[in-house]
Amino acid sequence: MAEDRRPYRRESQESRREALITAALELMAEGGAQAATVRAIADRAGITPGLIRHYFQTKDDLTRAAYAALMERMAEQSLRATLTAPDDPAARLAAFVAASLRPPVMTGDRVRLWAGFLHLVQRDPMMRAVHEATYLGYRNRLQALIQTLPGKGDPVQARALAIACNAVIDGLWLEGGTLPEGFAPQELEQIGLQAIAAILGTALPPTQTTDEAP
Amino acid sequence: MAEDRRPYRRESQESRREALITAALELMAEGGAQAATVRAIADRAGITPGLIRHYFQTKDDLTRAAYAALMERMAEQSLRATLTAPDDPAARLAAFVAASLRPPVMTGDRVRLWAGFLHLVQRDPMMRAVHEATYLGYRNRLQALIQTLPGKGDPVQARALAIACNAVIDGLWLEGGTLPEGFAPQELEQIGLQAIAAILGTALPPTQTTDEAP
DNA sequence: CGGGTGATTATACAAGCGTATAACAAGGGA
DNA sequence: TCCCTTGTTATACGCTTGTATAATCACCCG
Repeated sequence: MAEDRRPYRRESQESRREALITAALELMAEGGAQAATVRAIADRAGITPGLIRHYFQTKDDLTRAAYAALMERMAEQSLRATLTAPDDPAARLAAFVAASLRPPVMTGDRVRLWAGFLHLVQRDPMMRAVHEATYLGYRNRLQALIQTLPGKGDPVQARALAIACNAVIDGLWLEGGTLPEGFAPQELEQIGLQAIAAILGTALPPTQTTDEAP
Repeated sequence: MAEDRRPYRRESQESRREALITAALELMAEGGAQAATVRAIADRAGITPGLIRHYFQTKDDLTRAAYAALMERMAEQSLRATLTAPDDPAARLAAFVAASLRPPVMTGDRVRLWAGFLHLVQRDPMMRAVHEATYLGYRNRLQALIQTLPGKGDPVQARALAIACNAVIDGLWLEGGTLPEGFAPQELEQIGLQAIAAILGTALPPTQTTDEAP
């Protein structure tokens, strides 16, 4: 009748923090901020609730860390596309755009996760700074790609064009994420490339598919 | 020492429901879904918490009603712009776009409010239906305006153009709402009109300001 | 000018939340 | 091998949440 104490292993601070952040993001993606309770997060991370406060001073701290990790992942995934693309300015831009309009970036979970943080972002200065930095980083990357195109070197014009292209991407990302069954496969990707080509007045080459040869 | 009972007036079901919905939306815009508790909503609406359940069977019911009211207001405000515009296809389209990129449509509160509902929208079938209907209604309105432009009568092409233009509007709306100090006044409005003109390959006339003569 | 009715208030309850703290034990250093 | 540090569990506390129900009184009707 004696209730056994739960067995456990000691783990590194790094792996515990990562597990907690991943668990928090998963739960928030599935059920919103109110689903990511301390107990639910601990349960998914495989620990007991009390241990959370051994790695994060407060729950807000964990939330902040989770948001920073999410934004870092998103920025990294969009950026990676330009690295593997051909060494042609237009091709790299097209790859950048297309990567943002495909999974794993364009996903319902991602959109809802991002949206769920919005209120906290406004309130918390640290999260607000992360938000601004990520947005501007993405847009500046876009602007840099635009400025490499022939005849698009003017920074002032390129800024406006980058804002417009960024809006196209964000808008399609939003719609594809919230209404996935409303569009044919790769339809939004094609529409996005055409729209951006029209805005820039430049032809964009077709992008390679994501198929990875075995 | 006897504690007096709080005085009250009887009011119509209509006005009570409206007051509760408005209070819920205000609180949600200010502090997210978690700020819109039953007690806070009742307090702002000037009643005691128990009365809420006299007008809404459950809190989810109130939330559903609030979402429907929000979407109705947003659709109405964007639509109204086209009614007062000149009877020229391009001018009406421009007015429609510009109205979506100005207050009271483009506001941080609006964006956060909309984002805060996203999780509930996916889960609740009724809210999901409202979401889809509002989005498609907006986009179809855009498509109808595009099809009135010279040489844009083809529905298939107009659909793709409407999706692209809608994305521009949504994206700029998002960015203007979440990062208002990052742009000059009316900058997003101008960028949006230029981008949409480029996508459509049609010149758009300048829009009238919102100044209302006394 | 008195009911009667139902809108409204007041109070209570169980469940869940974030947080605090004491007891335990896993695993490395001597 | 044994101890000692500290990662980890277990338990508890106070507060807030949504909901339920009984008591009250504002206002319409005759």
